[in-house]
Amino acid sequence: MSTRRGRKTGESQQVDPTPALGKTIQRLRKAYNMSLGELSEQSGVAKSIISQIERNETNPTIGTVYRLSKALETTIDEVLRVDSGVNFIEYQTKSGIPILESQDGLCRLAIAGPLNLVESLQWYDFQAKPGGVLESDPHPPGTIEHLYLLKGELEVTAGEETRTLKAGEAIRFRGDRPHKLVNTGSVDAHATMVLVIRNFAGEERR
Amino acid sequence: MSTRRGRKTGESQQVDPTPALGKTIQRLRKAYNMSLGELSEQSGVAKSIISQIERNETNPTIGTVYRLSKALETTIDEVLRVDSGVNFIEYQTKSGIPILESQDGLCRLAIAGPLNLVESLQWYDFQAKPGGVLESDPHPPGTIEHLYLLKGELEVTAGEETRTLKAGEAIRFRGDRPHKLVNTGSVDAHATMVLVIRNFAGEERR
DNA sequence: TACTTATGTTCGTTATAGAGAACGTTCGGT
DNA sequence: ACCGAACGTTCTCTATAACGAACATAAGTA
Repeated sequence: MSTRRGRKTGESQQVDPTPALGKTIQRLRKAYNMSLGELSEQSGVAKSIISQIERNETNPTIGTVYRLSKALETTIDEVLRVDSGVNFIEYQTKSGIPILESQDGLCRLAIAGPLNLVESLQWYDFQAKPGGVLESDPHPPGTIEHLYLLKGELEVTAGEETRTLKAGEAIRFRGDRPHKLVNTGSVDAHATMVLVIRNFAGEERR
Repeated sequence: MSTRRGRKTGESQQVDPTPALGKTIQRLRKAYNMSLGELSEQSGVAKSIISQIERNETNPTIGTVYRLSKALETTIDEVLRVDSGVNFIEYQTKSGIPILESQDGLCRLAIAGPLNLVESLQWYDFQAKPGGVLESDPHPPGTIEHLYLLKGELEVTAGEETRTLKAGEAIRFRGDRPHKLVNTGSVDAHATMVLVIRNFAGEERR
């Protein structure tokens, strides 16, 4: 009875605390067009471990996750966030541009602008089929999101405000709160999104 | 040269990825008036480990941090957040009420209401010396914050709105975005704060 | 075809995170 | 004072996270 030593061994009732972690790491890695080896080199984490983490076969330490999130230019809590909202799976086109596609297949997000750089600008091509919804967690404080609707109809909700855009219209809203895009039209919607990220702290004035 | 095996051993140039983690855990534990033993029992994590984590003497796994954050009724990313803003240090009064005091000593926050329960209500006593600032990260979505100013003068900023309160006035604002309290007066400010946390999802209406 | 080069996985080993018990302190009570 | 009870720390030991290399699997080249 008291033989049980060490960890909670045996008792395999092991609920995975972060089933999203592996997928998230992999998604980010793919989005940056990195291989396991590259990420390993940049993060200092052995690629074997990264492989295991992505498949949720290990319970990484905070330190490891930290180094990975740094290499992926994000924060540790961003990478651990319980992925409420749309989950993207990614694949590569032959041209090398990574495409993120929502699980229901209704939304496509192509990373068009510089992401790798320590730039304060990110730039996406967004497409949504009728009924497609993109829910976005807040970006860093001070982030402004610009959206230019090329085609279709799009309902944009930022904070508690909601507006409906028609083709050709543009909108600017704060990206540092949860926001949502819904294709309320009957045809595919197509938009260009630009994120301007304020990356200096403080300076709340203005 | 190639003798180096295993971890990054030796190379003690070990930058602590999360210097805030230990303090955060301890702060929460104290805020709930828990001992190491109690938290150990509730979380399933050995109290020896909790002790080490609080003093940043170990590099916990995600699983461990997860179990702790659950026991502390918060999320794993909340507990890892890089504590931007005012840092509180805590101590116990003889009456057992935990007091959180900001590092500059200008603000005091006493947890007066039920915190231990799975209640959707938290209740604080807030005091600030002239110039004292309390910056608060967003609470869960749907949280409404009520503030009743007992004495002094207080500038309340929620989202992008700012209002100045005089003694006896009350204000209600959304707590699910960053908000800030500043004592702009020349005397100590004293207020009662009540957080009403909406703990059912959805229902964004009104 | 065979040869190279990159990918992700699996395989030993070692360092260490975690569990449980033992230890030293600081309390309140009789 | 002395004695438990509770607290946080330090101990020993085991399970395992992380490492680096070997391996496999694919994709491109001559």
